[in-house]
Amino acid sequence: MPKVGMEPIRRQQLINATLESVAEVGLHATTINSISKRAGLSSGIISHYFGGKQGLIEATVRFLLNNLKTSLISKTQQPCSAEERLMFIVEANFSVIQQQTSSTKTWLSFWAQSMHDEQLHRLQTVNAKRLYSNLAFSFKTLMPENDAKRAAKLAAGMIDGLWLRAVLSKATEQEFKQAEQLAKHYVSSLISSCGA
Amino acid sequence: MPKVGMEPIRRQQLINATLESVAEVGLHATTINSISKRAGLSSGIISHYFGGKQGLIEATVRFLLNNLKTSLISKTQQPCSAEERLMFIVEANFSVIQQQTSSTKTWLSFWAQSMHDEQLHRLQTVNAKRLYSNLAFSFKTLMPENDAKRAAKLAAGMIDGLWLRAVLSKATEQEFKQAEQLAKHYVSSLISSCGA
DNA sequence: TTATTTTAATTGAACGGTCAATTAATAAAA
DNA sequence: TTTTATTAATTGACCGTTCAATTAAAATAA
Repeated sequence: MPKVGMEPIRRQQLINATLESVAEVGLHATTINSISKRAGLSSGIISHYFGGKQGLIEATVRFLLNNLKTSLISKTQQPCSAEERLMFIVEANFSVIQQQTSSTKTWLSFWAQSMHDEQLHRLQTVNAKRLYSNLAFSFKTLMPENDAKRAAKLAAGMIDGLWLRAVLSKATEQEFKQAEQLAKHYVSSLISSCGA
Repeated sequence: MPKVGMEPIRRQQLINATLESVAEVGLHATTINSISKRAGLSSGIISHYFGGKQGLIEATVRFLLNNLKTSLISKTQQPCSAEERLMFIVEANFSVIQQQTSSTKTWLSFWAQSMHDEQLHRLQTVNAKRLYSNLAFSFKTLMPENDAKRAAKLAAGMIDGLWLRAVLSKATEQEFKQAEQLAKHYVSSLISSCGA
């Protein structure tokens, strides 16, 4: 079985298995065994590639954050108006779910854990600030700076809040779509209320 | 030490100790030992009064939910306008923090756990729906029903979102106050945008 | 090519520690 | 004495980590 160049493959397998396990049984009940069994690998391999359970958890969060980041970057690659950009931001933050229900529960678990884990909290802070500054950047092209900062705070709160309530209520895909629409419409209203 | 009628006292002691433990070390690291030690009692007493750790966790969540509920009821006891009532709802949902920082982290932990615990999810659902219907009830006196429902969804999202972002960023009391102000102002704008 | 050595990849049993729960004993109050 | 409240000790299951042993691909030598 030992083939050369297995590392990136195994790392991804284990990260995927972690997402599955956390989604199915929760971060609390996720063990080295529940992960390695899902990946079809032995338990020892986790320490070998990630230094331990904690390292794998953190790598999994980084994977989720990176997905969100690149999802937004790819959408805003081509030139677009500030309003379009704002809509892309909303879409990116909601799309985390549609593609994979497993990510959703995982995200929530990690948020909670970040209150007691410095590493995770650092990652969470970067993510929260990115949403805010992405929004603020686009709003600034449409209104005075102070208004833009305020709009970004409100929009970020609305996006996270509607997302959270949808997740916690175990909403259907249709209800998620509705939440996304509400968020988009709210961002639009923020533009028109302060726009030239 | 054995005195008669200890039950309600012990139960509250253990619930308080659970809140402290979850706030300090997280739900993950909260054990019957970390709880009982904080309460100055033995670990066996938890099974005696709550049937086990899980029973104590659920009782603690019910305690938090009940606090939020009665906090709102007491504020809206005296007659007040719909607008005042809406502000009270916002205040009640933010006041969870100010009085006790410990409750904040706890709440977040329980939300995450509720995705994998049916009992907790039931409690969470009741709470989420109460916020929505309280808001909808007041909005309905100020605007047509469909507008009111929509406003309630948006306001609930904004309240939870701003609260969540403040908690996750470990905001100072001052920043919490600012988040509360933003939420209140948003509710006001919802009123004036659809009001007569 | 074939035989041999080296190396990367992986396993899974063993270990020390901790968990929730239970039990039997104890102490005060009724 | 009986009942209630509580503890301290114990149990068995399970946790994450470690590590000696194993496997098979890759590299080298013949």
